[in-house]
Amino acid sequence: METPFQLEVNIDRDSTIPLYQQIVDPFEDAIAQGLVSPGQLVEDEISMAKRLDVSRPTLRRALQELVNRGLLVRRRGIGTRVAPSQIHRPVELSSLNHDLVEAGYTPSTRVTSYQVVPSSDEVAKDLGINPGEGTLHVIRIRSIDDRPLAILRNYLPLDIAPSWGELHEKGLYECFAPRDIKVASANQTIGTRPATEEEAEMLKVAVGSPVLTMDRIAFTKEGRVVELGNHVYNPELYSFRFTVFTN
Amino acid sequence: METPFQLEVNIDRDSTIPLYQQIVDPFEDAIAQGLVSPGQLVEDEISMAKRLDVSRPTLRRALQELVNRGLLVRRRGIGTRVAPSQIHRPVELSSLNHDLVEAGYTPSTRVTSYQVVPSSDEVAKDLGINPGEGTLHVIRIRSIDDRPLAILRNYLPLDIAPSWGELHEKGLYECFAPRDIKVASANQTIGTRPATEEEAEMLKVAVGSPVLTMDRIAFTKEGRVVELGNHVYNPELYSFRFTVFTN
DNA sequence: AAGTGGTCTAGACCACGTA
DNA sequence: ACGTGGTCTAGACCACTTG
Repeated sequence: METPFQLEVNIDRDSTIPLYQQIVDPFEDAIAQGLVSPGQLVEDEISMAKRLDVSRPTLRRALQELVNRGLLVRRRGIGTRVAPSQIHRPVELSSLNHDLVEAGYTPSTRVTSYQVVPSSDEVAKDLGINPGEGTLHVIRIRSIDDRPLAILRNYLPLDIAPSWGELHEKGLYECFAPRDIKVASANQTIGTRPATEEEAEMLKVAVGSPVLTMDRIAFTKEGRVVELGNHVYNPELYSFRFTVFTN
Repeated sequence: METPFQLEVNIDRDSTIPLYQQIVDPFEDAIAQGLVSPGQLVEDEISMAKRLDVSRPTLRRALQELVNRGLLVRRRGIGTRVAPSQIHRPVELSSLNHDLVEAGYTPSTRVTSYQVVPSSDEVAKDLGINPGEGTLHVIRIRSIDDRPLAILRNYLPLDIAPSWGELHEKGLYECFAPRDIKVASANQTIGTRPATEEEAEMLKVAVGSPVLTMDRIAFTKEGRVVELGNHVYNPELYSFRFTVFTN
């Protein structure tokens, strides 16, 4: 006999937060904090719905969300279990800043270039503006303990462009928040090539040594392009880790 | 006045395929085949549910699935639109073989090493077997037009291990299919380093030139580990492209 | 005011795995 | 036979956007 895990939550029916979200978030926290072990059995959905006093479809919606994130595994006729720990990894859009903070480091950023430039045909096409129209081009160096980690080059639409000061203090996506801009998805391409002289100097690596490159085009939920990125990373200090799911 | 796109589909209520799936798949195809343009308005969910003779929750489930895949964009009070084309990109677990076939190439694979070896502590831990227990170690070289593209090194559990012949003909994941093994998710780490002598020779690149590395641990839906991979790619011929979504 | 998508309910029936 | 999760329904009410 295995005792199933029972999530302790108080549902607030007057909150503007959807009920299923009020279940998803605490459950995710409980897993992250180790209140429930990987592989552990979870209370069945019928009992849980009754206990939390929500309808079964609503509870199922919450559980399905957790399955989508790879946190739960459900089998018909068997039950629901917390996914094996190995699977737990953020599927989030990785913001370098965010990643480092999560890992317990305190990264610093230096803005080495900040200027409005006329857009090239290619940049204009990607940003959805007219060729020659102005765009903010920013180059930043992100370091950790004074060790340069990455060169971040970005083209940004002028109407949502952060100030020079903001970029020094915060990550790019945090600068977007006050403007009600939320990045929802991004296309990324990861490759490698030898470091150029300029890159080698900025990253303090040998000229021609391998660097990781990541090109990104980021979108809001509505499909608006809000960022073009051409980034270069020191592979000794950074690699890309993520979880992929099949359909 | 904008005429909304109406998906043409016949729902088979006797099929074992769920109704929502019978809507998702053709809709995905319609978008892939360009029957509906990016940005185009889609029939509202009430009408569509009535027209297809399914309940609104069932139709919503189908549409939500397409939103999750980044194919549709929905806004309350506004309507549903096909996502901008730039966003369309497979979120799938990228199988190199699959990627190349999609791109119109016909890759070839050569198995250069195929042997059962005792598992090291690390491999045993990842595979969930006892240290020293046997595991199949396979090394393959994938080429395209006789140009070596990647070195694929894998550790596989013995009970689902493909035969030497199978590996020559098919991709690894296709070998799993007849065994009822479906890879559902994988943790991947992408980095770069200079090519070793051996790698340089196999990939026909210069010793010390940058190569892309990808380490992968793949899981079934139930969380079982079915593959450990340590792959090396020629960056001139391959890069990693994918779409990420925020939560 | 009308139309859109977002949330939630109560209950039905089915498919799967175990005993 | 029983308990699990998977699918589906009909309808209610709400929040947001546009005319």
